[in-house]
Amino acid sequence: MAQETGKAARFLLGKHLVWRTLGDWAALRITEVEGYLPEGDPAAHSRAGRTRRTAPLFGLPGTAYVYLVYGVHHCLNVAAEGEGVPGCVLIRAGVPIVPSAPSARELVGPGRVCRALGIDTRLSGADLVSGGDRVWLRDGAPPGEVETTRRIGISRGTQLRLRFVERGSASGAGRVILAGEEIG
DNA sequence: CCGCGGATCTTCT
DNA sequence: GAAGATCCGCGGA
Repeated sequence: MAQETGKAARFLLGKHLVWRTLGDWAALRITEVEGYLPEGDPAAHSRAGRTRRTAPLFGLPGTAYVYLVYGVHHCLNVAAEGEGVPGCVLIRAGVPIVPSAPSARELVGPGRVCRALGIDTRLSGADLVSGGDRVWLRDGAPPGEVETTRRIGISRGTQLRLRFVERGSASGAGRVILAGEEIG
């Protein structure tokens, strides 16, 4: 349900995304996400039903869904609802929380996040909750004030206010103005 | 099998 | 501010 995807998106704000690097690990705190609804969302990849690519969206909550956009960038999503219900949350930005993490700018933007984490479609279908893979989710301090706006970079379903940004983060107000979005 | 368009980012002016 | 990069999943034939 829409409400569940929205809740999941908010829930992920402040959580930590941890990944293995060469003999080490790094982590970011999630500061910007977008929800994509299982039904009635013309921007959702699941709108065409279950295909080989989108199958992870129909998996258990916490399942990774990675796809390639514009032939160049990868985007990381997290399945958000029950099995068979393809709601998901796009990870759009984070801030570094350990010295080994990439710089702040490299973690703003869904394509940059994936590049920084070394993520590609091979991670699609992985379980980010129980860990065991290269990338996983951990608990983190709850976000402060959360700003809700329309989603970025889509041509359909633009009226839905499913983008959530932790106010004050690098991906916050400045981007909203650049994107010409409404606030509040 | 072919054609299209995209949940982006970088570079150039 | 504008456009190019560069690929693949999907839908239609």
